[in-house]
Amino acid sequence: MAGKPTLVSLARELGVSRQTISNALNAPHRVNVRTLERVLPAIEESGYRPHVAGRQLRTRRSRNLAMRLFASADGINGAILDRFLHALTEAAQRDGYRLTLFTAPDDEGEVAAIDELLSTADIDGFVLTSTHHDDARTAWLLEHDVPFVAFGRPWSSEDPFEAPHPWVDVDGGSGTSDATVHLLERGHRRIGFLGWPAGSGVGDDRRGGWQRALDAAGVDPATDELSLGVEDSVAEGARGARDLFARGATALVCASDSLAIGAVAAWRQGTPDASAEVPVIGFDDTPVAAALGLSSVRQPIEQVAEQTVTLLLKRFTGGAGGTAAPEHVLLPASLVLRTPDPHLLGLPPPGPGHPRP
Amino acid sequence: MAGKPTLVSLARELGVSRQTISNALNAPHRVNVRTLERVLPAIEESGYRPHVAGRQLRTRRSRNLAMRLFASADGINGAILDRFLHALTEAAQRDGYRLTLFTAPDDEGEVAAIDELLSTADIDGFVLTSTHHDDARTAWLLEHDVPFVAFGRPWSSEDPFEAPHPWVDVDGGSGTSDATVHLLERGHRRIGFLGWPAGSGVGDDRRGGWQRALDAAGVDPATDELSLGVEDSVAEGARGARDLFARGATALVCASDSLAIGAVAAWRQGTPDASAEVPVIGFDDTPVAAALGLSSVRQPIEQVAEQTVTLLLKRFTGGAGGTAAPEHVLLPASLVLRTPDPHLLGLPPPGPGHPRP
DNA sequence: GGTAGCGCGTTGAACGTTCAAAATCTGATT
DNA sequence: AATCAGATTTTGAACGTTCAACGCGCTACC
Repeated sequence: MAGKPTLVSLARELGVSRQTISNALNAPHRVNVRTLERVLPAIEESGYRPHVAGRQLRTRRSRNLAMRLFASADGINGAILDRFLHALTEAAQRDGYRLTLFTAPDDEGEVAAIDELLSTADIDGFVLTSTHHDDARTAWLLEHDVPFVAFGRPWSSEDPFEAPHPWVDVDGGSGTSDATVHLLERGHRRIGFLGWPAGSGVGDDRRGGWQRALDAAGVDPATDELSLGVEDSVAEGARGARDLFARGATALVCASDSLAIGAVAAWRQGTPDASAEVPVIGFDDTPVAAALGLSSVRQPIEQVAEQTVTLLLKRFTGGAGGTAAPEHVLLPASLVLRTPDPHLLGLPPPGPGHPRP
Repeated sequence: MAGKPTLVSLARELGVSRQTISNALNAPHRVNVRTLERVLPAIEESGYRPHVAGRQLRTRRSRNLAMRLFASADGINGAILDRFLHALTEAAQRDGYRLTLFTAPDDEGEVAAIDELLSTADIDGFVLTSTHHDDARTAWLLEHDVPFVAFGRPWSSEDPFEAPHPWVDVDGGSGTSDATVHLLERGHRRIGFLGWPAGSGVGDDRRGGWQRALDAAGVDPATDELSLGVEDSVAEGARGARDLFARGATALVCASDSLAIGAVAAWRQGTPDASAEVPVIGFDDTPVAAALGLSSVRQPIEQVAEQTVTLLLKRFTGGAGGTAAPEHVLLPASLVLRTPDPHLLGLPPPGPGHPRP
């Protein structure tokens, strides 16, 4: 009675052996239906839960996934990783897995932390985020035969669909392309792209979508003139946007909501009509964008998380121990259109001012 | 050679018993100095790491903490919990603990999840967040004798420092008080408070700080007139702020950055002077506030996390198993002053507009 | 009627660690 | 030289689970 029930204590109470209890739960087909009917309700009623440490010791499986928690650099765009974290926790939980967090100052530290976790805490698999060009982490994980799935393509020169490891990613280019098409339909012809300096896989991908849409529409892209790469911040976004508007852009597709917020401010500076449509589209559909009424490209993070877990679990149960070719999933982004509240980020009507101290 | 070293394999290799290796690592004083000198470097070199499942099975300790991951409702203010999560992971890691996440739809679900975690995965302790009035979770945890620390006071009528469980919290009232004093020093006399409907512990606490500062300065608070409680969103903040300004407020202290952002927009509507100081102060110093140049009250989240872990660990190692009185830590908030970039959330100079499509 | 096979259930062993008790060694004291 | 205390090391057992092997009873087949 006292203490939690174990296989042995339960077995004694029910007059069967521990293995029968274990089988009733894990391999019911091996147990006679009549015993099953007698034993299962009793187990249920006892509130028995297998102790993970015992199971882990024997099976070498922990039902534990791990992921590095990044410091959200900007905080605005960092929100996307927080959404991912939440969705991943839920997806893992649905499949009976838990998510353990760890931090690391850099990629090297992350590899060290993974190494440590592997040798102490049987973690079954890892989730990699923020993959980038020449990512040393994937190389290490592959070499050490560690099950993992990356959120993010390998941004190398080779075809990502030929990559030796599984990944899930969002087709950002399709998102910026949709955004561009939307602006074209609104009558814009000189649509600029406000992004980051060339070289970041994610940024180049988003820029590519914008360019493809312009090409497809037969509009002269004036690519070099109407595209700009700046640091990812609101202030830089405002500065960059002013520049692009000065070059004749009438609308902007941005690589992030941070940049877009800056761009909106810059645009409002030059367009005193409060009711005018705001021709700026951001990326990631962050809470700030929603709060300010900014249109933005949304990543299907919940699906990304779901797929990530699915691929990871396949990795564990995969037939001949991972001989199956790694799978790669590219999900489409979607455009979220909003009409900004004219009183936010907005213009003052020429009414009376407020009292001053 | 093949496979990871275990106590037994190491012992065989070094010609000592497993227990000696174990002692060398966990209780060096029990081992002869000469053996220690011989054995320790060899252990180090072997890369041996104790296997947590084995240890956990024997010691009933997992060195694992767990916390519920909330869906960040607003997303702007949710950022505070994400900061906490990060800091907590780091603090736990420093002390050799890991953090496991779980989700739950509500408090009842959280208790169920904790119950489940307790019976399967020896979790050593839990961290509770977002405590509120009449929190059923603390009652359950206390009753079941589960080690936990709350981030947040128990918002009941009794003296929180007499609470039967340990907690860490930030003195939000001191923050809004500082903010109010700052505005008083800038010459304001009619300072309003824009918060949430009465009844939320956190909100009432922040409102209390504002009121105390006004009382102390001998300024007629006109409490009812200049204080307003609305839903926590940017739009509601703008609406509420317009209301307060109309009642003669010249400055606002807000219970959140969401509200403050709305308030800034409302204020700009009525004050066409772009260079004027913005008499609005937010709460939580979220990334958005930083990006927009909004002054805000900052919670020392890193210290909160540090203290939370410290109290939790004390709970485990506490002399006679937790007979010591629970500890309560209240940390001061600090005021972060900023000058907003006049081009963000800003006014358009009456210059030429931008080209239109 | 022997035996092969199958269904079902049990037992022994092992995963890697630490606690508790027993065994051995060292040096000093009688 | 025998004894004892204390320091150091080793051994047995246990934590809770699952794998592998084994045992038993029954049926079917030749």
